[in-house]
Amino acid sequence: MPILRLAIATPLRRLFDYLPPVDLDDDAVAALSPGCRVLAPFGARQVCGVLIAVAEETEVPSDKLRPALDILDTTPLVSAPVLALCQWAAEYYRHPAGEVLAAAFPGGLRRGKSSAADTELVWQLSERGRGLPDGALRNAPRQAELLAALQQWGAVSWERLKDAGHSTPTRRSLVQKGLIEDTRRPIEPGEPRWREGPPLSPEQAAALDAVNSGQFASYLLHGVTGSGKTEVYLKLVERALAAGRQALLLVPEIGLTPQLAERLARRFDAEIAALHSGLADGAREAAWEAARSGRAHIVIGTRSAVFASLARPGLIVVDEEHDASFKQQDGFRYSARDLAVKRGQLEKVPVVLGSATPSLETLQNALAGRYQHLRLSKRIGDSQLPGVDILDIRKLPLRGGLSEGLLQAVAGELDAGNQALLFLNRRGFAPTLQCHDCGFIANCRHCDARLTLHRAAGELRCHHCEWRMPLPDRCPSCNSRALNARGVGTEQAEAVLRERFPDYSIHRVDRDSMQKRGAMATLMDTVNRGEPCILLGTQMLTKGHHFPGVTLVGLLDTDAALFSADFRGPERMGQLVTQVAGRAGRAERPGRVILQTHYPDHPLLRTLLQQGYDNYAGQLLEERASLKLPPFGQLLMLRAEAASLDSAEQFLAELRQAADPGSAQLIGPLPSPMQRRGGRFRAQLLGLARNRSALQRLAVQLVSEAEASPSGKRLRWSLDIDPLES
DNA sequence: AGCACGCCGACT
DNA sequence: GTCGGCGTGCTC
Repeated sequence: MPILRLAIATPLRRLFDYLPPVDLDDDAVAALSPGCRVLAPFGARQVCGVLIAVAEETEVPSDKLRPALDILDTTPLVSAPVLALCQWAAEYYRHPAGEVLAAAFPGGLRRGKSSAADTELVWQLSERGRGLPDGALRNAPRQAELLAALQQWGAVSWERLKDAGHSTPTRRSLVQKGLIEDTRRPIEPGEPRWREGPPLSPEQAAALDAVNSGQFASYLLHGVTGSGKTEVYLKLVERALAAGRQALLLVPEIGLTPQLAERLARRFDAEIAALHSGLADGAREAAWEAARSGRAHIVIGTRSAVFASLARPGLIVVDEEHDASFKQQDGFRYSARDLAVKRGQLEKVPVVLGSATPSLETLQNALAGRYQHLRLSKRIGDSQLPGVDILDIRKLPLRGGLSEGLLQAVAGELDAGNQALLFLNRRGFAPTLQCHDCGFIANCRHCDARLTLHRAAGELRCHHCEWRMPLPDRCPSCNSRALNARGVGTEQAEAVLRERFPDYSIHRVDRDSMQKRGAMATLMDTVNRGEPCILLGTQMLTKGHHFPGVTLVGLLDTDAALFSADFRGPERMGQLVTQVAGRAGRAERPGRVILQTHYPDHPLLRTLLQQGYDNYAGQLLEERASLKLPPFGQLLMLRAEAASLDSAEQFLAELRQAADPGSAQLIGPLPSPMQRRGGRFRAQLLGLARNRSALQRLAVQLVSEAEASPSGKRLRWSLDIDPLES
């Protein structure tokens, strides 16, 4: 008896076996392909699972086996390579296969909705029409013509017949005689076209030549900002399209990086499907289906798009591969960048990872020869990569986080008709509210975090949970009125800049000011008109935007990054500073970067600024190697969240006891960096292994212990393989 | 995760 | 006497 093996969206880490639906005959069962959705009874409810395999045997006792109810798809909804990718990911991340598969579908299809297949209505000869003897329609020349057209063309859309001069009454008559009929068939992809791009620089041409289409290999396209990585992507896409294939491009956040989408649209006269979280269900399904059916030539999307099936894959690009948003931080904690590489291997297509500031993982892969290292070291045109001036702000008075020296530099640029970009990675007015009389500090009720003062909203807000409260006018502890804002956020810097530069426009760019949809696009339009102005913002400003008029970049306060507790702190700092600095002097105007710091002699800062990101990253790699940290060791994190820190730690201690780490090392349980968050206490257990297989062995043990543990059922726990935060 | 079953407090 | 609280256990 054949057995249907289904992945079902449940936290249970196993597949579920079913008998075939009772009304399905053996031939139909034999013809089933993995990747089809199957409706099945599951406990007291009906669920939609994905067929993983048709097996001959099962270990499930026969009294437990139930027949499935229905097969929902005739062709697999997930392509074979994507199905293989999902299974690989379920193993690698030790995550339930059903939930992994759920990430591979848009919501509606997950719940069993019929697939919104890309079909069109076409007309063709019926059986009777095909058997009609010549000259049978002598008395109806119009009908005879239509019939002849269909004989010649096969199945065609009504559009095409209308264009050829056939009329609806003629068609109706033929339908009435049963000579023609309509049917639905998949839409044929259109023929993509593209415009000629600018000539490539020798470096760009060399990078393009190095990429072998039609076979798997990974490439690091390592190019300084402004060196023309995007143009290389476009040429690669062009090549894929010319070969009749589709291109998949992954970007960190589509809303924040519209440039790539715009440039694709301008260059290619082709179907482009965009997949990101901002889409309504319908639009998302349509884009997903366009990718799967092959109608879309180019698919651009955020991390979940790594699971979009492609009918004719030809290229995978991961832009800004170092960006942390490729790692999902909750639930199924996958790295879309790493899965993109795995997918390239399964699909047998090249994978290009692009960045000006590659992650240490990717860089090491390139240095070790696992990825081919393609460098673009020269900026296109005459633009110069700016040098960075350190501005020692020790003992200097600051207003809104700005020193007089920086303010004067801004004034100079504005007067010269240029634009300035100021970076401050802290939104709100001030990160802390403190009482000058008693020292009271406003903390969140639910987290180990200070409340941020948002003056315009008249509120204190927690940036880690939903908690907010009206701004008190007296100290809750001693009733004094001497409440002071400590520290500086973008809102405060903005106020100071407005006062100092009343004649220039000042654009604040952070999550608070860019809430409205399209706000970023409007801003970009305004700024790119080129009038002198100040852009002041958080990380949002650093993600890939081009500001050709910006000639001065100021970094107000990056000192905190120098003292991060996380071993990835220095890496992130280097990427951030380099990316922000890269916003200056993109066009013909030379740029200038000023970095304010209290630690002008900090060795990390000196290395980064004097020797550049690549050498800096090289040094960080040496450190990681000596400590056996990633990418030279493999890391996992098991986190527990409970009503008390004690129970979270006890649970983890129990797991540690039970586990036999072998050559791997277990660290903890330790309280998480922010012990209490959203009212729950968090503790973690870290595992550090020499290689992937040792890490896998450890992960398997920890998960099976956690699942078997009775305390594991009373609290929330999660496993993160290759965590970014630790 | 859902959903059912199961055993103890406030209601028509 | 029932409606319903959420503890515990199961899902092929």
